[in-house]
Amino acid sequence: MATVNPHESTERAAPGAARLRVAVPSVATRVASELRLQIAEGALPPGTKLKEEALSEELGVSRNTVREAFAELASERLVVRQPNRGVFVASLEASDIHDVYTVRRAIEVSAVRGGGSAESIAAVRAAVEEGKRAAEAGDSERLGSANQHFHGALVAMAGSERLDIIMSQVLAEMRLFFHKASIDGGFYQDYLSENEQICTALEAGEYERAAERLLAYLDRSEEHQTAVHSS
Amino acid sequence: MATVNPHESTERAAPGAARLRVAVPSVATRVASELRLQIAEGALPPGTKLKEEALSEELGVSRNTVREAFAELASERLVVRQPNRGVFVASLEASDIHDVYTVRRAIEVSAVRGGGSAESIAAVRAAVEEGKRAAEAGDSERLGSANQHFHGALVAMAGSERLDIIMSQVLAEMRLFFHKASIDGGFYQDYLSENEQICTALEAGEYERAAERLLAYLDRSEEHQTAVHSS
DNA sequence: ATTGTTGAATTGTTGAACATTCCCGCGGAA
DNA sequence: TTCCGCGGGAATGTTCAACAATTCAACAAT
Repeated sequence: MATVNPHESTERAAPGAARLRVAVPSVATRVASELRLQIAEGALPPGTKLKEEALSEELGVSRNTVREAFAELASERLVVRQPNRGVFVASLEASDIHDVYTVRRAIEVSAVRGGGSAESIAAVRAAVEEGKRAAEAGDSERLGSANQHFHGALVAMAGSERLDIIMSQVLAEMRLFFHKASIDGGFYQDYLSENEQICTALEAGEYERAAERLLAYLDRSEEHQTAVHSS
Repeated sequence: MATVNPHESTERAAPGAARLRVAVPSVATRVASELRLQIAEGALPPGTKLKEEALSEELGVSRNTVREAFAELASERLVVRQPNRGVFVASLEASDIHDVYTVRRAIEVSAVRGGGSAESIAAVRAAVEEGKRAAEAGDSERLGSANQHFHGALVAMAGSERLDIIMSQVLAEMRLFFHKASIDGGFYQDYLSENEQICTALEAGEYERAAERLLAYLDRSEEHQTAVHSS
C-alpha cells in the first residue's frame, strides 16, 4: 500500500503561480481518503479487518491518526466499528440494498420533481453524454462512473449542500458491491437510454414525467442489484 | 459542567442482577453525548469555541478522546472544524435553514407518500396525542419534543434505518436555532391541528393527501423559521 | 497607516505506556 | 467425547507527555 504523501494530490500548483492556498487536508483526512479509495477499488473487500497498528506502520502515521481516519469512514458507513473487536470494511446485506434504494428514491425523486436551474440540467446532460462516449469506447469503468455522475447531477438540481453530501455517501456505499455487479459486462448499457429519456424530459421542463421514469428506473435497478447479490 | 461518569446512565443495574451487558458506549461516545446535550439545551450557544484542553480537564478525559468526540459531532454537523483554529458550535445561516428544509421535504414527503405499516402509523398517532397533552399542560418544551417525535415517526414509516438516521441528525441541527424560535410561546400550537389532520389522512390510507398537507406544512414552517431568524 | 516581527496559545501529530476486552486453545470434569 | 472454565496472547480503548505547525494579537519599524 502506498504511503500517504502530502503532495500526491491531483491538483498541482503551477510553478510560480501562487494560487491562493486553502486548508491543506490533515493527515487523518488523507489517510481516510487513501482508505476510501482502496475500498472503492475493491482492494479492501467487504469484511476485511483493518488493524490499527498494521495500518499505522504501513502508512507511516501514528495509531491515533489512523483512529481519527476510522472515525471519519465510520461516519460514512464505509467501515463498521465493533467495540473492542476492531473496524471492518462494511458489507451490505440484502436489507441494506433495499435501505439504500429507499434513500435514493427519496432524495433523487424529490430533487427531480422540484426541477432545477438551466445549468444544473446542463450538468445532467453532460453526464448522459459522458456515459454515451464511455459506452462507445467500451470503457465499462468510466460508464459506471458516468452513471454515478448522472445521479449525482439529478440530486444537485435541488441545490442543497446537505442532499449532495448524503447522495455522495450513498453512492460511495453502493460502490461497495458494484465491482461485484459490474463484472457482467454491459450492465449499465440497458440504463443508458433510460438516462437519455429522463434527461430529455428534464430539458423539456416535464419534471413530473422525469420523476416517474426515474422512480421506475430505481425500482428496476434495485431488483437487479438484489438478484445479482443474492446469487 | 458535569464530568462524564460511566455509571451516571439512566439505566441502573439492579444489585446482584447480572443483566446481559451490551456494548457500553465508549468514553468518546459519552463525551459526544454530553456535548450534544449541552448544545441542544443551549448551554453551548452557536459559535462557541470548544477548546480541547479545557474540555479534557473539565470532563476528566484525555485530549485524544475529546478529539474523537469532536469527530463524531462534526460528522453530524453540530460542530464545525476550522483547521488549526479549533471547533465551534455550528450556527445556521438563512441558507442553511432552506437547506435543512429541502432535506426534510425530500425524506418526510417521500416516506409519507410511500405509506407505512399499521404500527408505524400508530406511532404517528401517539406523537400527535403526546403533543395534545403537552399543549393542555402548557408544557412548551414537551410540545416541541412531541413535534419532533411526530416528524420522526413520519420518516419511520419508510422503515429505513438510513433515513431514520438522516432525519435524527436533521432534527438535531434544527434544535440549534429552536430555542431562539421557541421563545415566542405558543409557537407550535398552530401546527397541532395540522399534525392531527395529517395523521387522520394517514389512518384513512390517503397517503397522497397527507403528503400534500405535509408539504404545505413544511413550506409554512420554513417561512416562519426564516422570519424569526432574520429578525 | 501599513507592514514585519515576535511570542504566547492552540491545534495537529507522534510515540509509548497501561487497562480492558476478546479470542483461542488447553486441560479438567461430567 | 463433550462441555465448561481458565489462562495467555493479541488487539483495541484510553491516557499521558512531548514536539511541530499554525494562528492570533500585540508591538515595533518604516
